Amino acid sequence: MDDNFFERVYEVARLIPVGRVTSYGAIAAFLGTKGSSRMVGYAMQACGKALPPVPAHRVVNRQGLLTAKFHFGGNLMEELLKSEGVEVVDDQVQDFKSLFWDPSVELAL
DNA sequence: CCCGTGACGACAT
DNA sequence: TATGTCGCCACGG
Repeated sequence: MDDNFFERVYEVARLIPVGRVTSYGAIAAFLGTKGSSRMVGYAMQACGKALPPVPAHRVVNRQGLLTAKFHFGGNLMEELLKSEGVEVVDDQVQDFKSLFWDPSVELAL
């Protein structure tokens, strides 16, 4: 549970503002493991046991496609994003480019 | 300790 | 532009 890697991913994910979305690669890059975008998603899979819960629904792939909706189950992820003001059509975030929240930039470390 | 898997991404064709 | 393939690293068995 003390896995710093997962914890780090959760920490960044929780920093995602409401109505915004980010990509696995962006988080991975922020963590310094740019090539490990998969690990971010992998960590997200385990985010269900993380406290406080991680808004994994705000994390999408580089295309803004809701790849994780398959894991959420049905259109739950899409509904969650819409509930936060994010326009989603065909499992794809609209104006993703504008809603994109890059930790490396927003956190401007 | 070795192998397979995976919510991705970039590059090559 | 679309499709295919490789790489990447952590975790489970």
